Amino acid sequence: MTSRTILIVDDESAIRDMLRIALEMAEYRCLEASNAQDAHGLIIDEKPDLILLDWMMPGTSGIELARRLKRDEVTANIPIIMLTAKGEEDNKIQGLEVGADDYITKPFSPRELVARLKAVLRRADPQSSSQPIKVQGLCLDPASHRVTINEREVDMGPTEFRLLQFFLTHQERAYTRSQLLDHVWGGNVYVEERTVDVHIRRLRKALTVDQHENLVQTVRGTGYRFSTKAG
Amino acid sequence: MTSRTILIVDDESAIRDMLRIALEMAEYRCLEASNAQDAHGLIIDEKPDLILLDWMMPGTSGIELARRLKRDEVTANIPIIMLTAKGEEDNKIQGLEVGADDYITKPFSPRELVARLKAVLRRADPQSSSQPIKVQGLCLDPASHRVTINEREVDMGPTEFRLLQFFLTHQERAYTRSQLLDHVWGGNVYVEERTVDVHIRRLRKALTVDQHENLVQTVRGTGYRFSTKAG
DNA sequence: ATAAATTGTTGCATATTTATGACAGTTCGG
DNA sequence: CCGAACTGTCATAAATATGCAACAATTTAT
Repeated sequence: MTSRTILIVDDESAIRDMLRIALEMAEYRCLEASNAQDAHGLIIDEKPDLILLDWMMPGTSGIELARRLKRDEVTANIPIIMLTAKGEEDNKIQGLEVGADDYITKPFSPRELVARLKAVLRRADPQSSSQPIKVQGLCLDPASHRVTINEREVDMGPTEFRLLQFFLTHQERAYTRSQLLDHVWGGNVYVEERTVDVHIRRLRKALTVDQHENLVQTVRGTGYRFSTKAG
Repeated sequence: MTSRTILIVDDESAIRDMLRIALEMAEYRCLEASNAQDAHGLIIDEKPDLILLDWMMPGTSGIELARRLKRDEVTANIPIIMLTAKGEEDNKIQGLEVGADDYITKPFSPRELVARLKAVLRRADPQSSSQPIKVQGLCLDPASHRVTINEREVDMGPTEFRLLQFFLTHQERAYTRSQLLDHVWGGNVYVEERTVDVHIRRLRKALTVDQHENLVQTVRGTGYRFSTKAG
């Protein structure tokens, strides 16, 4: 995968479709929500890398959702791009105040959208894609593509590497096999869910250095979780 | 490649095209950005050798970008040439204050541009391109264009030399074949990705003196990496 | 306690990815 | 114009990774 996940929040399905197509063309993984409630749920579950948020929506408005997200520490760092209709530009100020990272007025070209989006993503986490992630002696360095435990090199296959990378960036939360397939294997791949078990096994085996295999925990009836707290 | 990478930052695509043509004629590799945001991303990703920066741009202005770059240690040493329109010359002082290495007023001749650019590049890194790089007995001297291992001369072809030079200046980091083609062969060259394998092989063969071929490591599923740490 | 679910392990055939050797076209200096 | 040095491609071999199915072990529900 390696590709980022974008959440599209808009009440008009036509617009969502349009956005989805544009983003999928650009190799992004898409999630959709037609209202603020669903959106919030998806955000908690999937921790998207960026949110495309429609300004005007029935029920909780986009701005309200944005405000809520920015208030919560967990979601505060997810960049938001506001979608506003022409003429609503006054809202620009309000939107940026709330914490939107950019805003774009409809109608817009897919190219422009993707360009802005890339810019925001880059600005948002200049490091996350290349900064090593460490936890309890375990260190994964995306740049050199290496994993070490207490300075000792650990060997694993490409899939296990991606799996670990995903876990490290999404700790302390359980994922179903299906979700893991989506995130680590990539959207449209047909693989048995049980295959995840096998790779989890392989990852654990690779991490078997100073008990580090305990970081990958089984959540019975659900799937797996990466956690530093005892399972 | 040997050729340097120049980043062109200007909001007018016509000007970008003009600059690109001039620079490509002079054998430089070009990157383009139409705004400060994209530019910043490219700078982080590609570490260009020099930046041609338009003074006036919508959004974050050129001067603002320059200021930001000079503030960050990682990008502070990348030379910047400011492009200013005639009449804006007052900005010259301001630009140089911010840390621009030169400035040039539109309109200008391609010849003049290239001349200035060469001058700045020469001034900018008098050593980095000619200082020998040593690592574990392996030594590459750009000046004499020689490679030695423990004082013994090592023989290799031009491409292998550039490849090694690139690796030595970008150690401990995995590169895809595509990235290597971009950096070592140069931007718009159509060559099979597999060709990289062959040159890696040739480079390794050349380095087969006291295990030094282990410095060039395979990163399965990704590409290659130069590292002094065991693979 | 027993059956049903769910997860852990392992071996293996298959699919992918790399390494290598050979070859033909080019370039460059005599 | 010739020969040596380089390059890029291929075909083939070798190395690894992957997915799956079968069976064991564990947990949960009845």
